[in-house]
Amino acid sequence: MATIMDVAQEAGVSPSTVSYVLSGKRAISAATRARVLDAVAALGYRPHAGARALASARTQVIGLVVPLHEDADVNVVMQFVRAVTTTARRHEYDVLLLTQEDAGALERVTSGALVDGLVVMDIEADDPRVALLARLHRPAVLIGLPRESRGLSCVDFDFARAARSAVDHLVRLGHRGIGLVSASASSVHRAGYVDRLRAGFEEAAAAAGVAVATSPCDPSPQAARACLASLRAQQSGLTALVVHHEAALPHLLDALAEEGVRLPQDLSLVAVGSAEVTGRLGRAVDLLDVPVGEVGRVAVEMLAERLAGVGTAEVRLLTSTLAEHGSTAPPRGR
Amino acid sequence: MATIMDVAQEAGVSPSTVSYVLSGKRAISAATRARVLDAVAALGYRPHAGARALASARTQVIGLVVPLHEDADVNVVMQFVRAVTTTARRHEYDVLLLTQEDAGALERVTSGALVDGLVVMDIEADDPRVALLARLHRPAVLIGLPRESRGLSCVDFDFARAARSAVDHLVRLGHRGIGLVSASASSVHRAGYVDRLRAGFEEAAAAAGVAVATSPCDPSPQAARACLASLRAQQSGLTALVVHHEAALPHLLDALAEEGVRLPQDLSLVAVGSAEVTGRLGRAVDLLDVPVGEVGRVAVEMLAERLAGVGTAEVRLLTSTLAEHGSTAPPRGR
DNA sequence: TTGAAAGCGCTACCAA
DNA sequence: TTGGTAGCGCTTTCAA
Repeated sequence: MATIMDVAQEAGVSPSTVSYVLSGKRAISAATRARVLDAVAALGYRPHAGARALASARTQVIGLVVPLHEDADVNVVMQFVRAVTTTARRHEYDVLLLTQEDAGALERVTSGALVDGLVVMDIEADDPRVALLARLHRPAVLIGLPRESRGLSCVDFDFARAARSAVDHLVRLGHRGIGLVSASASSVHRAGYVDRLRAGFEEAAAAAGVAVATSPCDPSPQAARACLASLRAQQSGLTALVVHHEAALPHLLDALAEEGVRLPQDLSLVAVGSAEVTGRLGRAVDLLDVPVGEVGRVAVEMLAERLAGVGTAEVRLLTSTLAEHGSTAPPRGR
Repeated sequence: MATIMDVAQEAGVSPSTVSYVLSGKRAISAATRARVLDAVAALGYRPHAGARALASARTQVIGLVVPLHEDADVNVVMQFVRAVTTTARRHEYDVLLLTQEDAGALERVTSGALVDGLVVMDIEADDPRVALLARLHRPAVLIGLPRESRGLSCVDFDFARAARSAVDHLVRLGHRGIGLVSASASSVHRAGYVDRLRAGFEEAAAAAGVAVATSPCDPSPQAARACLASLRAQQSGLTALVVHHEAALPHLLDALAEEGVRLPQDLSLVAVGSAEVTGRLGRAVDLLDVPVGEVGRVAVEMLAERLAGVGTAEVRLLTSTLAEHGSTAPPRGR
């Protein structure tokens, strides 16, 4: 591999000039710049990442911590990873993949100077990693909404607000008994966003004075049937559903279809989830899109800004508006 | 961050001694080693990855090229990525995530000395990246079976052999008309493994003198129905199916159930695919498991060996045996 | 069994 | 506008 010295020699300049041409951190005459760039091209020169990292204290690599365990939603994780990697590349960063299961990864890559900063997925309300990350003194962007952000940047979808939008929409249509289906605790551990959505749901329902019922659901036909039964038992006047569980949604729709329940005539339904996932359903439903890719993109943009020394840590909650696709209507008899 | 100098000072030894204690490349007295390790622990010392890479010409990072486009099977990709990262960590390697879409990534990470070696997924029979990789002179392991491996290591599942196993099993049961369902060309580009499976299928069928029918299928209820119709049109004596398309399988099963076709009484079915994916079906089917995680694990082991300077490039094809789950039986009237 | 010191290839400061 | 060069933190050879 050619070194910066080889390029300098070939172009008849000093190595520092080559460095400055490449980094653009110094004014260079057009003639010199051209000679250097020619030499770079001729030799196929590429700076040695390690040498550069050593001299500049920057690796141009960001660490991405993803949950790779069984019960993480692979569609969502993939969509997120894709957005992160493509956005990172646009900012001249590469991505080091770290798994949540790899305890010690944060310390290792950070104090070993493997990465300039971190994007950490799936942060829970009381995630112990938040305190650790704060101690590491590296720019980090958390995906999620920890109770204490400790000076770290956070991005997430505003699940509470989405729930309020869904409830408001249904209340406006005249519904007075609304059910919420969310992921069961087992399948998402203590994922904060489930609770945040439920809190928003209950708050909005209380404010509107409507009755609610809630039930977790597993992604299986039986669980879907049981879930519907449970909601009806809790609340006999149930006329609408908010479903915050992409994987269970098809089974719920199947169960309803089997019962002969028609949407929206007999029941209204609003889903909260990624459009890329729900879009693969057989049937279109009213949707509050969780813009997973957008969250990933914003996370990297925020990290890149912090690494560039501009901007400060902040908490950003993305929103979306309800897209109607014919699964909601006024309840029967109105 | 503490440097090796700090540790040396703290332990009262020279920096080279610290280096040797950490690398184990030189005999060190127990006393010295203990003092050094104490100092390391006390200072929380962690070698600077860039400095190490510069001095040793090794980064302890491997590049993993994955297809992150829409139509890649996310379940399979995730399973693979998980196996690669965990295996890599076991060998003291970190993983740099590269996407297939990022043209130039191979050259960049390779000549920039960002990675020691590469694992490249989804290699097609005539993949242009094979020649490029050969030119880069870095250890690489290809997932797939290129026509020319050009001195590179390859790992994959033996799809041709799996097809032969499936056909042999069905022929042994007495079937004389067998259909093959595989992914449509659009959804997998020119993925070589689809062709390899089909070749094995046709070869085994020809050898046994049984009639065949083949039809691609998209993962939708309509496509599944159309696919079944097409197979029957091609071959009226169809009594068994080999399905090499995880995503279409549930729709095929639904379509058959709707028609009142019972497995295995009316039709025998063998699936070829990842157990982790087909396991989530409602119904168990005879399966030739594609051990995705195993392929990832083996790929990293092979790469680690090559990076350690032991072993040579080789082509490894993993196999699996048919697991019976009650979806095959002798055809009607036998 | 240990130490000294020469680089690895680059960046960025100090000079010119 | 350009060059010289110290030094980033480590590995490894040469000496002892």
